[in-house]
Amino acid sequence: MDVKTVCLGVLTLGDASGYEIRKLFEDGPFQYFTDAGFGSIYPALNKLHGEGLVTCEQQTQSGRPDKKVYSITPQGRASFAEAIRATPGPDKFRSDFLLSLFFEHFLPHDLIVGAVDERIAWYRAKLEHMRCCDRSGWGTGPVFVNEFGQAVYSAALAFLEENRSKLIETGNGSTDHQAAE
Amino acid sequence: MDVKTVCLGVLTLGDASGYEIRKLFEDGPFQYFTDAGFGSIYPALNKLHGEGLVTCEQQTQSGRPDKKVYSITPQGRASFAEAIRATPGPDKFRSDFLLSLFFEHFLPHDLIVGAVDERIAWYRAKLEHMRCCDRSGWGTGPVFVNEFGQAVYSAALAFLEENRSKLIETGNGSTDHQAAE
DNA sequence: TATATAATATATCAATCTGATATATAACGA
DNA sequence: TCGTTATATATCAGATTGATATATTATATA
Repeated sequence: MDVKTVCLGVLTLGDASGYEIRKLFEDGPFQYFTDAGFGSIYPALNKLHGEGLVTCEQQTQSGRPDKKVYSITPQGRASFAEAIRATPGPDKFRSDFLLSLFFEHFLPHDLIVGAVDERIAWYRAKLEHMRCCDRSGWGTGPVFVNEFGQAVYSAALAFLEENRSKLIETGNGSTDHQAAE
Repeated sequence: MDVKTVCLGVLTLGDASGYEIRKLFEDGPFQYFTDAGFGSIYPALNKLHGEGLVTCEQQTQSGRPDKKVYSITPQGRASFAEAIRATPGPDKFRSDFLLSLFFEHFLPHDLIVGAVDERIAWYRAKLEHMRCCDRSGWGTGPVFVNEFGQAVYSAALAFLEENRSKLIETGNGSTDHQAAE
């Protein structure tokens, strides 16, 4: 799903600036299954504006820099409704952490331990964030997606907690000396 | 982790052509946590060759096109060992399927049902593929990573199977008529 | 026999995206 | 006053994606 389409989706929920859209991807309910940075959001909003799928209003704020608030047009809504009907591609789990563990014999023991424990803490924090938010008033879709995310992240966390010892037993991992040669 | 580094990692396991590396990302043990296409693998191998991190030997084959077989050099091995020590970034789960379910009210009911059932079948097939391979002879890292993947994919599958009904109850999703307007 | 399809194999490229950097306003605490 | 943080937009080099082109050979189909 390209960034233009995802931005249109966010704008179906209400008007927003590029900065606000970015925050939804970073901290909000979208963070567990999609992503986009400023470098793709701002150009996407400009293109959508050029295509008449959104309108833009410059807003002066007190105590903050001005912002450009975008609103979806009826054409934008129709375009989104059509785009979202396409058969979605496969789900993807991507992890440099797992890649490095695959090559665990290249890593010094203490680095493996540190990486696993850091990742356990990271998954705990993410899960807490997913669970803490007030879901009353959420629709069927957002609740389903949030709970799907919880299920997947819980499984990852549980696996790390339960199998941590298998990876960090003495004998796994290389010493600094070996890794350097 | 950039494609150059991942290619180096694969080559630490043995010599391979670009085509073979691609197959490992598509069907092999790497498919559950990393990815790269021909469009990035071939340029990456050329750059690695230019940097002296791999050597290349053209191999004539009978019954098949010629291939370029790459081997990692000691410098390549050292470069990989160093690159893999960097603290890995966050794990990412990316899903256009979940994105479309988030906006479930834009989708006709039959399309939601079809998408969910298709995804259930897809996760079942992936899991079967992960479980069927012979893991005897695998090292600690590959086994750990494979089992992590199984845990995560199983959780996703179980969630879909258990919560399918919540999403496809009558009343969820729009009719074709509403979605088109 | 001819033809289509699929698998093997490499290469290239436009469009897109990432991640970093630049610029600016203003709040807040030290 | 100074540094840090948050808000806000913009740009861009470099990397990646996804599609397309090209070629060889095996296998199935008509």
